[in-house]
Amino acid sequence: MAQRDTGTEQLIKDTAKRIFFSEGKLHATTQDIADAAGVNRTLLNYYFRSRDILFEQVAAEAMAEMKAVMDSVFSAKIEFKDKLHKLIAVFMDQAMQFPYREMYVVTSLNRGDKTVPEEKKIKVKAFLKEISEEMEKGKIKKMDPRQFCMNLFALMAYPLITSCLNKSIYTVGDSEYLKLMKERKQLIFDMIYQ
Amino acid sequence: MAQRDTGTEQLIKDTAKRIFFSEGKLHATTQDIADAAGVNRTLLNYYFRSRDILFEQVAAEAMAEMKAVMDSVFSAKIEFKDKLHKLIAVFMDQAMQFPYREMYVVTSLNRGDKTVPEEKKIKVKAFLKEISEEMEKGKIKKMDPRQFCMNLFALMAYPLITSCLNKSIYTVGDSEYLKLMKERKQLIFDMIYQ
DNA sequence: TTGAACTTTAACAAAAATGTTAAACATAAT
DNA sequence: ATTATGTTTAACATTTTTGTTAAAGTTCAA
Repeated sequence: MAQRDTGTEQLIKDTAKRIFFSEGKLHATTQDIADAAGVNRTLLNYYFRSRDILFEQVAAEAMAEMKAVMDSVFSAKIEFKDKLHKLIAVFMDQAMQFPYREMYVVTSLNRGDKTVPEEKKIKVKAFLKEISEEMEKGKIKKMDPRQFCMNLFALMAYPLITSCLNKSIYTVGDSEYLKLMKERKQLIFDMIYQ
Repeated sequence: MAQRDTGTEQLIKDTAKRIFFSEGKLHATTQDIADAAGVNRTLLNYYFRSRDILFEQVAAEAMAEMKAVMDSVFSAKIEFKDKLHKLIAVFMDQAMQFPYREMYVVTSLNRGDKTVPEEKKIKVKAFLKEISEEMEKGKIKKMDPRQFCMNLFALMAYPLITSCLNKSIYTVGDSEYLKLMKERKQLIFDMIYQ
């Protein structure tokens, strides 16, 4: 029998995703999510049986999305410089939408109820190798490639995680902050390349 | 009447501080804290009346400590270069001990139940001015001083927040990671100065 | 050694969050 | 018009966490 699909199930997932990974409220209650989605709390149990299942489902989709996005960069057969440009553009766009998605990974690891897939470690190793080669060519200042990688991701992710704090201490509004973040893309590239 | 002070009240606070700000478990239960401290949960209520009061007390002390540490840097009458060195040394030592303390500030701001004190904003403004002057002198690559500031704190804080993730994807152990973090102090300085 | 402060245990109350069930209503497809 | 699906409401059960109380044991200082 054809299910009706009024989009409500997706609405709930999207809302949860926003609350968890855009607003950083990883401990929002089912009521919080229901309210934000404008539906009755019972519906969450109707569609997902439990909060845990909803959470896991949303998290899994978010991880899959991140993986897809990063794979599109890492597996691209383009020269390193362009790869770096693409990585910064893509990662920061993602981080602007879901700044706290990485933090979820971190807290999951901290609690010990997740591990990093081997596949990812392999891709990172390959990326580190590319970085080393670029250092040999003199395109990047020589250093431990892991340090380079940490620098890159720190520069991209941290200002977005702390946007609320930064807006306050630098007294800038939303639109100006957005402008600063867009400017950062080029700025980061210039900082770490050649 | 002379209180006996067996150090247990402090032990509870120190344990809570470790769980909250070193391990990043901001939502640890009173039972978690009591267990980690090796005392009966009732004692937490005996000393602090409620979880909230314990949390607030620990958070207030942590914030005061951070403020003291940062003030010792910002108000130092030394030339900018040395100030930067000192800032990196001091901030990173703190962040190595309590990597999630900043995250607590961020989540508090996100929930809207804290604000940044005006005093802090003033100090930041003064620091931004120092940065601008240093840029005029040609000691720092010219850019928006706020971007410089964000770069600096991102480079210091992020790898410590994500240490668990990094250890995993770069397959390094605790001691080697510690070494990497120590190396970062100089590396960060070299990256952003002159 | 007496007493006040410290600590544990146990039992319980209260609150918050989650999960379940049944009944009723709305709506679109057949 | 009927029916299956979607949705709400309400009431309730369960679980988790927090807070309270009383009693008993421990330890140190006066």
